[in-house]
Amino acid sequence: MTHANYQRIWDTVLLVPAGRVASYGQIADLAGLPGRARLVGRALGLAPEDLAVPWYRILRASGQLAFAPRSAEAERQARLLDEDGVEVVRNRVDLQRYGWRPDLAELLFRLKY
DNA sequence: CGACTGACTCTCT
DNA sequence: CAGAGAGCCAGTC
Repeated sequence: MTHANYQRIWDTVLLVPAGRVASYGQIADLAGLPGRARLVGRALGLAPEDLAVPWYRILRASGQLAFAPRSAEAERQARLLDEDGVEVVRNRVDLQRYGWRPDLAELLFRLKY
């Protein structure tokens, strides 16, 4: 069911720690939905406010923000990342430096599929 | 059911 | 490193 997939995506994004970022595809993989990066983007847009899903910590695989440079959304995302201590330069984040590399044991512990 | 549209990604130039 | 093309897949009309 699609809603169940959204829930898994939200749960997975909730695992991304402040100060780190992950790609749509990476989240899809971790959520058990390989190849559905686009679904992650949709799920983030529909995420209930009260879940407090850190949507802004998710970017494209290239490190680029998914929103157009200088758009209101991109500016907002950049500000939130900045508050996390993540540097955004020219609408892009250095994945080598801020990319999230989750520990397998931690994932298995927090994610109960 | 077919066509179109993305908060995507990979490959090739 | 930017851009084009193709593959991808759920939603919408």
